[in-house]
Parts: sequence; structure tokens; C-alpha cells
Amino acid sequence: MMKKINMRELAKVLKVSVATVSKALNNSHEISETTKEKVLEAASRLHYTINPYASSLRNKKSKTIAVILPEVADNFFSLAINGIQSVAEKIGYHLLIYLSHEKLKNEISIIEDCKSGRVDGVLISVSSETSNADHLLKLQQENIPIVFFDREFEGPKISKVVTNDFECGNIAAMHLLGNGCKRLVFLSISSCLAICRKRADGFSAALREKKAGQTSNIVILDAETKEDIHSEIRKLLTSENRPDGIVASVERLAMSVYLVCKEIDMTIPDQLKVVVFSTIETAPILDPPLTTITQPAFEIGRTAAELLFKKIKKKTSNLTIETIVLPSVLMERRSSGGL
Amino acid sequence: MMKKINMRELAKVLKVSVATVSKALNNSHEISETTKEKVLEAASRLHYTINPYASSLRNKKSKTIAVILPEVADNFFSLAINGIQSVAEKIGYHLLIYLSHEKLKNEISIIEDCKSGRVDGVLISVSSETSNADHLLKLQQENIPIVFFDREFEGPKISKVVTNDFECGNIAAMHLLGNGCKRLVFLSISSCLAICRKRADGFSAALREKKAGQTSNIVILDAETKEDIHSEIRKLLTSENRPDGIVASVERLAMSVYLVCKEIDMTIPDQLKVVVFSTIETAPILDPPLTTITQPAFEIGRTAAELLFKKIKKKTSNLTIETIVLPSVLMERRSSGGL
DNA sequence: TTTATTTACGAAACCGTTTTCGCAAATTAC
DNA sequence: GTAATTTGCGAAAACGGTTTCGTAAATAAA
Repeated sequence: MMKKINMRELAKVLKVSVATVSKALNNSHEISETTKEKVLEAASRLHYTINPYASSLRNKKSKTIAVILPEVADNFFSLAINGIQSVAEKIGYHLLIYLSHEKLKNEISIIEDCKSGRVDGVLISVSSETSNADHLLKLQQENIPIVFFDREFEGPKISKVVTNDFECGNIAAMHLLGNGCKRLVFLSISSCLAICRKRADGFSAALREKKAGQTSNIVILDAETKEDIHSEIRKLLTSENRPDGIVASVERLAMSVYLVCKEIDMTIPDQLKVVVFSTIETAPILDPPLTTITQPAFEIGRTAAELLFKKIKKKTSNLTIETIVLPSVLMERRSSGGL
Repeated sequence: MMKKINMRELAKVLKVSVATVSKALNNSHEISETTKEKVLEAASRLHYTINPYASSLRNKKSKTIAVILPEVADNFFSLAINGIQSVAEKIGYHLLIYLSHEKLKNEISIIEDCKSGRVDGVLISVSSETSNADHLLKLQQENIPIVFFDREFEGPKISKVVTNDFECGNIAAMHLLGNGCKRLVFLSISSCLAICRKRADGFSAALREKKAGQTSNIVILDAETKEDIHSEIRKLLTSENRPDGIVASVERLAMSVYLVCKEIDMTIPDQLKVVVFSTIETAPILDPPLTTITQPAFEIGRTAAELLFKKIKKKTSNLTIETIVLPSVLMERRSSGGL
């Protein structure tokens, strides 16, 4: 049971003042090289570690950021965390992970927590319920910078790193139309989520352009459970005028579509062609291999983190709002019928 | 730009002392109900939030734990984080996420960081390089409780929540032998990782029991990159005495095995039967559906967190070492040839 | 040689809480 | 009616650092 040593005790051992120790550890120019060396040596010999909370109390820097996600069991978010971590690590920042579980209520209380000074900034992908950004704007007014990554809430007030959602919705629809689909459906998970809306808009624009439009080919699956989503998709695929092509807006829908098709013996891509917005690694080894719109998840995370840290550095930069768009790519595989 | 208010200012507004405010907010019995109400009302009206770092400086509780993972882009770890978060959330604890990227060096410096008082406890799944637990034991000696989840380092000194690795290695091998495999290989990713060793031991025991043993049918793929792993597996599967059955010790090997098989036109399960230790969701829709040994990832995370918080509560309980085993299950699908 | 400046360090205030201790006033016991 | 206890609150000392400011000695400038 080693005793934890503090700066006062370290100073006592060295027969200098705590001020000197503090400055030496922070490599202040006020301290001579010889003293610095002595301090460093003793600190490491006695296993002294600085207390980060005491530091941050004084200098109002927590060296920590919050990463708020709707969920973590999703390849996109895992990769994004990796990207975020890669830049945080370089500058000695820490990552506090919060999960909103797609609930606005949770998101609000998480943001509330972020106001305490616990974090220097916030990276967030909003929940599918988030229909306004008041809680986020209020946080930013308290001088805590925020950057959206991927799932933004539209508006000019908050910086964001997103992908080209409209364009990709368009590309996905064009791709399926080009492969002969007549009855396309876009599967969304939320009516308020901007990424879903934009992807759907791009999708709809493609249908209009190709005169392939029908009424209401945007299906919103805002079901709570996996089972509900499953049964809604099943209903859709066994209905009278069932679609022959699907664009799914998020990763977790891929699974349900494939499983339902297995259940009802519908073959992909012959009877149903599928494109999913997803970074799922197993796409190439699925049955059949899944055509995806693949977002640059790691880069989105990395870029968002870099942007956030830039804001954290210059305290005034909250005012300059940036939007960075990193394009996704269509990875054509068998599920969409082309290959 | 709202001004952040502190306790002193709140006290001034209320014309009481900071002591009173503090006690009121902490629901102390020393404070009358009427005063408490007044304090709560003013606090919420003025958007007062308590400064967690000032609190933790005083009462030596950070309300934060560290979760150290080898990587995050892995379904098992994502699910485990969910489990951990579910219990942390209930008691108002925060999750600091660290990634070791499978490097002992990183792990050591992360642990070093944990000594600072930044966290009240540590949950860790060790890196594949972790060949001793000195750094972890030292941390525990500084009175910061640790609990392993899944990837432990063997030894009697640290509590752990693991799965029945030996047994599952055994079951996997038995399963493949039962399905007619003659030349089994176990793919490991590390020679020091206990889970790999135990799984391999169970595997070997099955071969011995069935007199199906050969020399060196444990292959260790401690390659750095995905490409290296890929080419090593390719070499294995195209070699003279190539295996007709594979047990892969971790999730990320599944992908490589499947891809190599596609490349060299080897059909699963006819020419090669496969079982993987994995919680991968897409297992049922792979081509062919993948037989897995599925760990109870969420429960492992949840249980480990509960155990850790128990230790955090009673400061003395570091001495009682617990081992909890949550069994995995064989999910039989087509890749192993049985169905 | 005298004066100005720089260098190297220490005393003490401060960051925002919690907690101990003391003390009146109110309540209860006798 | 007095003594003992309880109740409700405040002053002040922590917690472990950082930073401002002052100052003596060392160096540079004159």
C-alpha cells in the first residue's frame, strides 16, 4: 500500500518551495535547469503524479472532452471513436464517453453534466429524437465548444463534420434505378434526424429526376426494439406493392433486411436490391455481399476532434462556425444487382 | 455568454454561508427543509452547477472509472462498454475510455495516468502483449481497485469477470471433430494472452482425447497489420497439409479467414469448417452463416462494473479477490458443417 | 564603481468545494 | 425554572495544485 505523495511533500524532500516544484514540472523559464532536473528526478523516484483535478481547479482546463453517441455497438461510431482518440492522445486529452441511447431526454441530461466544467469541449452525434438544439446552444453559450460529427442538427450556429448525405442518397437511388429497380423505398429511422432527411431528400430527388417517383416511398422506422423494426420490414416486404429496391439509412437496418429476406425466401439481389449506409466490415462476406455507402468514419472522428481542439485552443473561436464535408463512397457489391 | 456562477456567489444571493449551501445541496440533515428548498430553487434558477473537480479534490472521489480496451472496433468491446455504461449511469459514474491498441507500452502509460487520482477504479481487458501484471499490481497497491473483464492476466491477485475459455476451446474442437474434421488448427493472436492460451488448451485437450492430435496445430498470428494476418492465413490455407477445420480465437480473424477462402476458392464448410470466438452480429447472414462461440459481452461488462463498484464502495475490499465466470455458448451455423 | 536588469526562487492568494468545529437559539428533560 | 440536548447555521481549515508578486543575488550596462 504505497502512500501517495503530493507536491508539498515532494517540495519538502527537495528543500524547495511548492511554487518551485510546480514551475519546474511545468517547465517554466523561471526555474534553472539544474533545479528542474533535480525536481524531475525526485518526482520520478518517489512516483509523484500530479493531481489533475487540483490542476484543473486552478487553471480551468480539464484536458478532457466528452464524446456523446447515440449508441456504441455500431461500426461507424467505433471507428469514429478511434479517430477521435488518435488526436486526443497526441495532445494528452482524455475521452469521456456518454451514450444517449437515442433519447433526447438522456442527451439533455448529459449536456447538463457537461456544463459543470468537467470537459473542455463536446463532440456529439445527436440522438434520433433530437428535434431542436436548444440544449446544445446553451452549452455553447457557456463557452464550451461543440462540434457535431456525422449526425448534426441543422442550423448555422454549431460547427460540424459531416458527409455528403444528400448526394449519397441520390447516388444510392440512381444506382438502384440504373440496375432496374422500379419500386424503390428509402428506410429511415427518424423524421427529425438531419442525416436521414438529407439522404432521403437526395433519394427523392433522384426519383423525381428519373420520373420514378411514387407516393410515400420514404418509410420511417422509429420503432423502439429490434423486433419491431424486424416486423415492420417484414410487413413492408410482404405487402401488395412490395419494393424491389431498398436504400437503408443506417447500419443497423442491414441486418434486419437480410434476416427478413431469409425468412420469407426473398433473394437478394434478384427480388430485392439493397444499398445500406454503413461502414460494416463484414459487408464483403455477407450473403450476398452488401453494397454500401461507406462513410469515412475514422476521418470524420479525427477531423471533428481536430476542429474541436482548435476551438478549445483559441477561446474566442466559438464564433467562427465551420462545416467540413468528407465524402462517402459507394462500394458496389452484389446486393445491389450490378455485379 | 452566460456567466458561470459558483457556490460563493450562490450563497451571497441567498444571504447564507457557502457551508450552508454545500450542505443543502448534499441534503445534509443539518439543514432545515425550508432552507434546502430555497437553495435548490435558487440553484436551478441561476443555473448553478457544482464543479466536480473541486468536489473530488476535497472528498477524493472522482465519480469516474477508466475502461481500458485493446481496441474499440470490435463488437465484443462495444457490447461490453454498453454493459459497463448501464451500471455506471445508474450511480452517476463517468466513463473514461482508453485504447491500448494492443501495446503493452501504451497500457503501462495509461495505467500510470490512472494513478493520478483521475479515476476511482479501472476495468481492463489487457493487450495481447501484456506478459506481466506488474503495472496493474502497482496500481492496485495505490488503492485503486482493478477488475479484469474478458482478457485477464492470470494470477491470484486481481479480480476478474471472464468466460469459460478452456471449456469453449474444447467444445469448439469437439464440434469440428464431430463434424468430420481431420486436420484442425487453432488460430491464436498472442502467446501471452490468457484467453488465447486457455482456449488453445481446451482445444488441444479435445484433440488429445479424440487422439486427433498432430504436432503444432496452434498457429500464433501476432502480426501487426491486417494484411500480414491475411497473408499468413493464406499461406496456411494453401500449404501442403492444409487444415480442414479452423477455430479462430478472436473476432477479427473471422473476416480474414472468409476473405482468404473467397480468394482461393475454398468453400466453407465443404473444404474448410470454421468456428470463431465472436459476438459479431452479422454471423447469421454471412456467406455461409458463421458458427460462433458467443460470449455474453454485455453481461461481462455489466458484471465487471458491478464488481468494481463494490470494491470502490468498501475501500478495504481490494483484498478479497473474486473470479466470476459467465459461460459462452456455441451458436451452431453452417460454417462448421453441421447444418 | 554604480546602476539597471535579469535570474531563480519563495510567500501567499486563489481555484470551488467539503467538513470540522463552535455557537447561539430552540426544544426537551427534570 | 434550570439543565441538558438538539437544531440550524457560519467561520475557517482543508484538498493539491498554479500564479502573482516580491525580493535577494547574479549579471550586464553605464
